[in-house]
Amino acid sequence: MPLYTTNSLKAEFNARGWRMTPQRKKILHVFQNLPRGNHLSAEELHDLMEKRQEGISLSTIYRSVKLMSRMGILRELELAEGHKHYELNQPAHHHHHMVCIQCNKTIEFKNDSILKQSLKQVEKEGFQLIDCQLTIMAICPEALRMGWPSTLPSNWSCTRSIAEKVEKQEPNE
Amino acid sequence: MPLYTTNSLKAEFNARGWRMTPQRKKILHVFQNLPRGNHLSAEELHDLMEKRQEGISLSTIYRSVKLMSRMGILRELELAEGHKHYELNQPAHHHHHMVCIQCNKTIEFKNDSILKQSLKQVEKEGFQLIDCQLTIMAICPEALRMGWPSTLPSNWSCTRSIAEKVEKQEPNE
DNA sequence: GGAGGTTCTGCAATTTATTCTCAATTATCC
DNA sequence: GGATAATTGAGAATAAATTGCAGAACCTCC
Repeated sequence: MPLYTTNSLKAEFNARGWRMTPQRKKILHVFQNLPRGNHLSAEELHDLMEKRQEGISLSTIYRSVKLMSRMGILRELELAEGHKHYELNQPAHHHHHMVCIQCNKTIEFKNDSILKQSLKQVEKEGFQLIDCQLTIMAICPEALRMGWPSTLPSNWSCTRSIAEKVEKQEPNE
Repeated sequence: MPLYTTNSLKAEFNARGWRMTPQRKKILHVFQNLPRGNHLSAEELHDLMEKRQEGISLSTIYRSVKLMSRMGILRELELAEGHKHYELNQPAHHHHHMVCIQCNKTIEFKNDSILKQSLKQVEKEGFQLIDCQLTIMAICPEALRMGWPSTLPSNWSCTRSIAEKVEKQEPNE
């Protein structure tokens, strides 16, 4: 039995005093049929609806994705594009993202230990987990080949980056 | 020897064809003297400079923090405030964030295994690590007590959240 | 240590993303 | 089916971030 039937979601909306509207149904439907690994911005979702002659106002889209994110139905992703993207929050396909800060290329990856660590942390503080996202900012091989950082010795980024974790360093001159 | 001396940073700028200017020095100085656990938005940084009679234009601030983030000197944080915050990227004090999506309360925590997992992933794909951030979206105990989610059975969020990872679930009706 | 060339800054205007306002509409509960 | 409260759409408003440009500042190289 799928986790996201329209009926079970309607029940969740109603239980909190919210309503299942045609607009919300359509938005959910789009995400449910989105190929794995895709995610949409509010703007992209809006354009998609327009094309299907199922126009939904941009404000409604913004309101809906925000609400569904807070409910845990969608995940709100902050990748490198400068605006938010959304995807279904599917426990069975929970994943994280690695982004090239040079070209914005994004790679999804799974890693169950991240969720385990998050659960541990959440429990420790008495919180209730909604979602957890590991975002890796990095430089992709292509960008490296294209000369990132162009005029620097090849080990530059290593010296700077957190990859070389050095203890006992204090921030002063 | 501290990681972030003005001289070593100047060398890093210059090596890439960038320049160490008084403005950038001042900005770095602010971050170097920021108490642990604090982070600033571009706007806050701007106000701070104004107060010290060291006015730096907002555009320069935006340009500088972006550049330094891409260099790996600063970390760009997307927490719950709706705008970006910045802090020094200090390997020795690398940490992650747990945010209450109800009240925006933020808790920092350390967890070395996150960095290890990130390094593993980065290596696998031939990327070069700049930074990695685990962001946990959760509901804090206070918000839970205040009745989140108000009209729902107390186990609601558990059914929905990724905490209960269920295999073999497909997104369809 | 100065010239030359390039980067950087500040200002103002602009873009982009998102939220708000409010009247009209509509889902839900009884 | 009707009352009630949530939701929608349209556009205005806000907030964050970016850009273009002219003048100033910095680095390199001799």
